[in-house]
Amino acid sequence: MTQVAGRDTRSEILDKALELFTRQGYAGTSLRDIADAVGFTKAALYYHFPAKEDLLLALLDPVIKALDALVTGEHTHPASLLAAYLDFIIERRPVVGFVLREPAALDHPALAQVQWDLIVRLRDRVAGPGSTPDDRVRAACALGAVHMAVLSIDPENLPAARDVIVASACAALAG
Amino acid sequence: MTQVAGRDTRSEILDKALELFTRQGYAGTSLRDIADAVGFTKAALYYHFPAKEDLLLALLDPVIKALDALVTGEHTHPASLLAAYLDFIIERRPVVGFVLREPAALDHPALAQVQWDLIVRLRDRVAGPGSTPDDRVRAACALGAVHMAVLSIDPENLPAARDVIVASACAALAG
DNA sequence: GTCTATAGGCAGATAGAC
DNA sequence: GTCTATCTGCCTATAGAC
Repeated sequence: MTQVAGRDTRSEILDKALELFTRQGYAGTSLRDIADAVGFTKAALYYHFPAKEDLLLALLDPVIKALDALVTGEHTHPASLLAAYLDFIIERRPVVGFVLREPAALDHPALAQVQWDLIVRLRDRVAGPGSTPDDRVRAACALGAVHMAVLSIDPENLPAARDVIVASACAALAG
Repeated sequence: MTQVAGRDTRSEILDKALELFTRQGYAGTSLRDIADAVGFTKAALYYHFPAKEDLLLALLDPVIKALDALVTGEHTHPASLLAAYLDFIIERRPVVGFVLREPAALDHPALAQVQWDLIVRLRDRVAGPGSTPDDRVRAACALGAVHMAVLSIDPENLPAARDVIVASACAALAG
């Protein structure tokens, strides 16, 4: 287990950082806050992450990669894509809850465009090929329905609500 | 116009502050940023707003009051309430875009609970009296559909999309 | 109503001991 | 890998001139 200590510490830092970032925002969270939460000093953080921004990137990178995979993947039916997106979000609820709000992530030069492009590609795939502008509006509504449901429902009730959410999002898509 | 100068300056400060807060977040925006944007110094801001937090409150207070009025108001049909909520958001798009993200607003002791209560009351009124848990999930979806649509659609196209959004949100509500 | 000047604190980041 | 100590700079906020 000595060899795993490095990874454990790193993961623990990321966990606490995510928790604080979500609650207070990226800019509103100091490295001291994170260090205190983990139980050691600011300086020690710098061994694991050379800069504050690296925490943000380490948190978002896997989400972006996974979303890219989802959007690029082979879901032929809008309904199955919506369901897959819902599962994707449920699985990563904490990070997603953070990303959807964080101005720093939306403002970040390297992240903002990537995320926006992904969300637009997802919307357009949900809308389907040959979609009209109105179709894309409804697709955006469907995605919004999924977001709001996941973020506002008590996590433990999510599994039970899953099918209701998918059905509601599909209904929004159909208009 | 001399008498109006005070109000104009105040409004201008709030406008710029909102713009910067939305882009960079509350914590990520310094009073210097705002002062520079308005065209005078930090210290001058303090004449109009005794503390940074007062900018936040001045921005959110009218929105909260208006939302409270909307939720308390007499919209008997879920559809008319959803439409009214959409119009409410369209009318205040910039502030709402800010509120929906800002951790500082959600974390603020005096604001967080109030806002959350309002959103829950709104959801429950949309769900209607005697609603089941599933009804409330669908109501949350409907609200999310409205949010996402308004925030992702180019503002100038919103009037044209309005009816599509309402229809889509109502469909989400019906399931 | 806006300014200059500055207090006082905390931020992110680094150096180097252990 | 984690520590202490410290640098530098920006932050909010205040005092007081104009």
